[in-house]
Amino acid sequence: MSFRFTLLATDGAARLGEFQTPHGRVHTPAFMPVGTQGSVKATLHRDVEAAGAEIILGNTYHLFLRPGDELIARRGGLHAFIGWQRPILTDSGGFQVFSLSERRVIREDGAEFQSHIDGARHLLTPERATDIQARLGSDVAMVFDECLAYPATHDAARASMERSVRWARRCRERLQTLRSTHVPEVTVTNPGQAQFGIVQGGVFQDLRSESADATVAIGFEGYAIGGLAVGEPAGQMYEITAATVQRLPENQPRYLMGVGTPEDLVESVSRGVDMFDCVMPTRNARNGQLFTSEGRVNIKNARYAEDDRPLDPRCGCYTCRHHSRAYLRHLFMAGEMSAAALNTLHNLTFYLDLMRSIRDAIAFRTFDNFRQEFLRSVTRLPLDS
RNA sequence: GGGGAGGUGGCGGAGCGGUCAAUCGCAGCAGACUGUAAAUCUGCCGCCCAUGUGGCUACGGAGGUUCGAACCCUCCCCUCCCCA
Repeated sequence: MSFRFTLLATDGAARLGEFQTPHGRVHTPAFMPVGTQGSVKATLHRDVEAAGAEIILGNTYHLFLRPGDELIARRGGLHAFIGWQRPILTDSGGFQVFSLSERRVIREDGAEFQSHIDGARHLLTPERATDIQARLGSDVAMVFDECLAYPATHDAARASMERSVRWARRCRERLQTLRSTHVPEVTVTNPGQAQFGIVQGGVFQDLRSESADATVAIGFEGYAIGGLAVGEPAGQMYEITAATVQRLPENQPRYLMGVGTPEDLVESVSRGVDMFDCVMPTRNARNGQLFTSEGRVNIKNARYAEDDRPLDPRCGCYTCRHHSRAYLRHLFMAGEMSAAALNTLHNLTFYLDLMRSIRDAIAFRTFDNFRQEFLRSVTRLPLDS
C-alpha cells in the first residue's frame, strides 16, 4: 500500500506530519485547493504548484458527468489527463447530496441526481462512486456519504449518519474487491489509491461519537469530518471537531472537509486536524474578496480606486509584487479575466503561506503563541463576525 | 422651406388621466460566499428625515383643462430623420 501517514511532531493537540502517496508527499497540516472539474478555477497548475499547493481536489460528480470517468481512464487517469503530477484527492459526490438537494432523491442504495448540465438522471451509489474514483485514479478517494443540511433533528441526523456508515462500509468493500480481483468494467488507474472514511452526525456529539467509532471500525487510510460548516455557529463546529478528533486514530490523518476561513484553519489545527479543503480562497477571489495579513479586503470598494499600495505588503505573490490595489480594482470592475486570475493567485498564496506558518509554528512548538497572535490580528479589522 | 419622430431619474429605455418617486437593463454603492450548479447571489440606488402605511421636489420650459397630468390642450425651447 502506497499511502503512509507519518506524525512528525505535536504541539498541544496540533500535529505536524506528512503523508506519502503514489504521486508524492504532502506536508500537514495541509490546505488543498479545490479543483472540482480538474482545474483550480482561474489558475494554471504551474501557479498553484508554485504557490505551495502539494495536493488538489477533484470531484467525482462533476468529472463523471463531464467529461466522464471512462474517458479520463482511457487518458491514463486524472493526473495524466489534467497534467498535474502531484497528489490529488477526489471528493465522492457526497457534498452534492447537500448542495444539489433540490435536484436529488436519496434512497438506501444511493442518490439519484438530476444533472445540473443537461437534466439527465444519474444514480450515484457507494459502489459507483468508488468505481468512478478508481478510474480517475486519485491518490485519496472519499467514501460516498450524505452531507446533512443544517439544521436537522436528532432523529434525522441519526438516520442520515447511520446510512452514511452503511454506505461507507459498501465503499470499503467495493474498493477491497477492486484491489484484490480484476473487475473488467473498472480500469484502476492508480493501484495505490487510499480511501478515507467520513464521520457524520450533524451537530450532535453522541452521533458524532457513534459515527467516528463505526467508521474507524470499518478501517480506512484516513478519516474525514464531514457535514460541518453548513450553517452552524463556528464555536459549535470547533467543539464537534475537537471531540470527534479524539476518537480518531492518532497515526492517521484527519481531514476537516470544506473548511474554511483562515481562523477556522488555525482553530481546527489547534484541535488536531491535519487536512483542509475549501472553495473560499478561490471563489471569494473571483468575487472580489481578498485575504490579507490585515484582514479581508473587498477590492470592489470605491476606497481602493486610487490606492497605489500592494494588496498585502507582507505577501510575496506575483499579484502583490506587481500590482496596486487601484489596478486590481480596475480589473475587477472592468470584468477582466485577469482579475480572477490575479485575485485567485493571491488568495491561494495567502492560504498556503498560512499553512506553512502553521507547520513552522508546530515544529518550533510555538503554535499556541502563533494562534493567539493570528486571532488578534484578524479581529483587529472587520474580518469575520 | 416642406414633411415626420421625439425630449422621462448618471446612461439606455418603459409608462401614455389616478394604484408613478415612476417597470426593466446598464453604470454606481455596499454586503454575502466554508467537501464549487457560483467570473455568482443579495440589498441600496431623486433629495431629506434617514425607523415607517414619513416629508419635499419631480418626467425639456411656461401656461391651461381636470377632483386628479409624466400621460390631454396651447405656446416656447431643443434634438433626430426624410424631402428640397
